[in-house]
Amino acid sequence: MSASPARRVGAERLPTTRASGFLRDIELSLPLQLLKAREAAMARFRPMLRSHGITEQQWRVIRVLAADEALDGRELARRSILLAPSLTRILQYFEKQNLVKRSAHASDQRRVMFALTARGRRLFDQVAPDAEALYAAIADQFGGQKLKTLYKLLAEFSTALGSEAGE
Amino acid sequence: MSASPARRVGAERLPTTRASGFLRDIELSLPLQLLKAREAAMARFRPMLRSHGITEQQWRVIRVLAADEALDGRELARRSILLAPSLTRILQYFEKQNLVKRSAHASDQRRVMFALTARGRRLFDQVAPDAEALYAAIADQFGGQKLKTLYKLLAEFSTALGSEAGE
DNA sequence: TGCAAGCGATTAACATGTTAACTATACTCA
DNA sequence: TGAGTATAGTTAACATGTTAATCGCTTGCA
Repeated sequence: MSASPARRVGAERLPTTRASGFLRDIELSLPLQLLKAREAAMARFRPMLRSHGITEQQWRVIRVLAADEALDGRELARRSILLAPSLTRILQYFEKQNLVKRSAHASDQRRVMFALTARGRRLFDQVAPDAEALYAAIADQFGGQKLKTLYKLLAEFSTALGSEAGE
Repeated sequence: MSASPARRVGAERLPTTRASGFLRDIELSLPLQLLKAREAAMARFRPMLRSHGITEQQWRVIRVLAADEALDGRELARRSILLAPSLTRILQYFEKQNLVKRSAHASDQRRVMFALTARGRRLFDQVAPDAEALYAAIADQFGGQKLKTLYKLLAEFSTALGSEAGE
């Protein structure tokens, strides 16, 4: 969508970096800070998920599917924050493992509906308690109130930048 | 601290999840929210970086190297938040492109020092203004003060979860 | 009606993420 | 001093991220 915000620069902010004295301090890169925070959290979840034999992205798909009867690929991708090609690969793998089954969409032959199998649901039930426990530990350690504030800011940020990824 | 909000699930929030009624609402996954926020930001940076012929990760490496004379791989990986194998591949590519040159560490033969070439520095100088402009636009749109608060919370979060990725 | 444009899902190609294994060097301490 | 251990960097193997292209189905509209 058009919108070309990349014009006004401000120029003289920091005298840092002998390199060019131009780019702000590396520590002030927002994407980088978001990545760091995410890594700090995922460092705890990944070993647990691995012990269950699934990846972070695969768990996202299972979680989303566990909350609904069936979803088409587009909605599934949106909720699990996965790009279509990644989702396609994961679902193909899940079908081989008999964790997910696909069916036809009622009125649109382009769409495919996906749902957990009984086996997929069992896997969710096994992983969920561990995920809950780790999440509770993080909330304890960081502080529930601060966590809430962080959530709120992140949601506002995603919404503010539009991109419709926020909803 | 304490305060463990992830214990009282409320149970009756959503009639959804016939699955187990156990895992909290999907929207309350912190890693997911951090990912969403990051995606919202990167959606703006990626096209710009692509127009310069580099990826997000490659830009991180260039940025870090532009701020110092030379760094060994370990420090470079830590600052750019990249795993060693990813860094190895990027640096090998950069050497072929004559953007980075390597040299021996003074006292430790295991380490390798990396630094930008003149060409690498020129690339940084070309990309930096565009990055600054996009960052300024985001700050404008979200609000400078809120952005500051978000930074602070993210830093605290990374530090609180230890993992030493925070420093 | 029919065709151009749009959309959902997939595939392709390459870059990065993730874990494990491996090599070479450095360190530790009996 | 020398075996055992730790560390920096690389390589391997597989999963995911990212963009572009493709294929079939749908929709809009002349």
